[in-house]
Amino acid sequence: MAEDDTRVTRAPSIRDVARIAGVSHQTVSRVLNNHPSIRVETKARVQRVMDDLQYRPNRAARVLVTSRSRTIGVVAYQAAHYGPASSILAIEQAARAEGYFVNTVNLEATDPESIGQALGHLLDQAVEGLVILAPQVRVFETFDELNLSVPFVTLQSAGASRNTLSVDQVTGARLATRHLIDLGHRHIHHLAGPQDWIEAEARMHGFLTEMSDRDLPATAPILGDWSADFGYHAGRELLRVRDFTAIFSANDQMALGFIHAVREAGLDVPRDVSIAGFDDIPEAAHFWPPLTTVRQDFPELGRRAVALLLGRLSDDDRPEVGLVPDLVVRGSTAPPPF
Amino acid sequence: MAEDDTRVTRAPSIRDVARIAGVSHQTVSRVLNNHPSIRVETKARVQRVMDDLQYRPNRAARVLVTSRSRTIGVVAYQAAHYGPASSILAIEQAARAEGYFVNTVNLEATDPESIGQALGHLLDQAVEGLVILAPQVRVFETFDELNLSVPFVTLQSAGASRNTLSVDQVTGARLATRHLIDLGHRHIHHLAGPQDWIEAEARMHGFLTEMSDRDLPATAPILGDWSADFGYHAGRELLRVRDFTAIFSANDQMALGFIHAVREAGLDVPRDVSIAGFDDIPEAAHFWPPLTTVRQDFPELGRRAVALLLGRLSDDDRPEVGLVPDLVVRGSTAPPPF
DNA sequence: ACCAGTCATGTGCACGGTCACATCGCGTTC
DNA sequence: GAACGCGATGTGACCGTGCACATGACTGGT
Repeated sequence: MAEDDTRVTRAPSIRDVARIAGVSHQTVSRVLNNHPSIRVETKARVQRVMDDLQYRPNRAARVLVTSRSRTIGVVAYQAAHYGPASSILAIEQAARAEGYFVNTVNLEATDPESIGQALGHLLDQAVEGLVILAPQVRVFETFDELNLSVPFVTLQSAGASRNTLSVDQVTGARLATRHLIDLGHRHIHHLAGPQDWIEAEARMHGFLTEMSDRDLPATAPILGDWSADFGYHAGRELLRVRDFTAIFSANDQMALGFIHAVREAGLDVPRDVSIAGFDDIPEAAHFWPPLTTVRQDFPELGRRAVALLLGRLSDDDRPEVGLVPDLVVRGSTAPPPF
Repeated sequence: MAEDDTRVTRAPSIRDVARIAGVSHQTVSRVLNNHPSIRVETKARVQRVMDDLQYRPNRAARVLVTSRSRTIGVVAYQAAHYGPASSILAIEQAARAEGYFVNTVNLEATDPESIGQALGHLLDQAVEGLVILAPQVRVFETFDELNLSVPFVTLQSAGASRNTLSVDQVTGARLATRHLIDLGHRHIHHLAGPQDWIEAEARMHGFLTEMSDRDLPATAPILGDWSADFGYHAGRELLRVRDFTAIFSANDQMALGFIHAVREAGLDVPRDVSIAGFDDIPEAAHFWPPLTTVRQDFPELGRRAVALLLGRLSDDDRPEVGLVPDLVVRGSTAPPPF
């Protein structure tokens, strides 16, 4: 019966606001985008109506006409770990503070097909920029080949290229290695990450460089998978020969597993074996013994990625310096037994 | 000069495809939404043109006209931790598999204003559903008061209401407590999580219930903040009196810190003190000693949340059963010293 | 042979914003 | 005092898609 009444209460549009405020829809649009030439009085009136109606601009309509989505995409891999999770969290917060939305895709695998699919998903969203947090060689290669029309920043990729941002892994690894050498260790093994991870490669490189600079023989690194499980099994293996006095592990989890193996063998850390890790996860300070490790600032990395991306988006390009990691010395390292 | 040429290469639209394929835009639309009545031949032709043009449907336009965003929002708090991070990851993957997008907002604080702001951000995106992963009493209260028009599922909220999904925390806590009691412990302290966290409350409740069922005196739980740091400091405090033989910690991190304190006091786990945790983070198996803990399946929780939400969205409601946690017995628990 | 029903396809409009351009009043310049 | 610039506002088209409805061809029952 009430024919002139809007049947299903539709969300108020810019025109509804305009009608009630007694202005044109364009004036409302101007208020929304705070255009300079609007009388304060008019602006206030429109604003009041918007508040009364609890008006919310329709993003889809806006995106449609401006073709700007104000969304950035994040491509992540194995992001349940502390490091990437912290970075992603920081990315979201930083982006939101700038009025951007974040859409994350978690890769299940790193083959080109999975990547293509993930990317398609993000492109459907018309993302304006991409942060890639899947630091594997093949992932980067795939992205390079894709010739994206969207600007992107890669994290943890250890390169020095323009669109890459990372903590200086090589320096971090050298810091840890140097620390062990300075303590008097001569036989140090490196528990590396998976071969195809860029960070793993960089840390390994740092380790090997430092060793050779100090004229120490470096045995072939053991290639692991980042997990505590692997560290444990590697430890059991290595302890059968025991031709080392110190271990530099490419992350804290593997270090933890290694310590487990050492203890299980009836040996002590750091009395019999010194161990240094990488990342400084919040738990590392409470390992037994507390772990000497290399700290990197994951949230800061995320924030910078957003700054770089948004800076780039607005053609306001400034070079970013690499983040420098810190060595945190705790109880897991000591001079070797003699 | 080339006047009929599209100047700035605009992305191809449904009409471009239509023109080239020699059909109407509506037919293309039908192909897109695979409408039943289309000749296979026509469909194939259109599809080919779409491929040639690398046509991608414009989501904004689609959202605008259908007012369905196919996006679900996630509200998270302290999501860098293993548990929530794993759930969120699983949510994203499950949602993507269903063609949905996920937009996560990470709360910086849990006051109503922060929540309102976060929610506004998500509503701007026209989310069709919400998963709330911020298991604090005040957060839920705020959401209840908000009277959302969007369906939402709360995770980790331990209630039995219709839109709540969680691992049965009370049962988990009782399992761990019972295990300690069965080993012969009589004086057990509970290291609880922050009072306003629903999970913390539930675990505490489970602990107290089990203790009283077995006619054992329960001392007031120590209210912590989930961190290993707190566990460590609590341990140092408690060990000065040492009126207990076992500890049930509300999460693995605090358990780790506690072990640290025990060791630092020159005591042994489990010889002098038994310790059980909660969550079974991947590192727990390699603590020293490996931690007895309660495992919960975070990814499964995330997947179910999506299923529940999408099921609800399509009015295809089926009740979900609570997830049951498992007790994983490792080396950190043993009979008490006598 | 006629009408109804279905299939395959086309036509025009609506969704809710923004953009380009038009309009109008008013102060300023020569 | 006519031309001009500029501030404040309005008008209509357009972004890319889906929906309601229309159309025409063909099928089948009577």
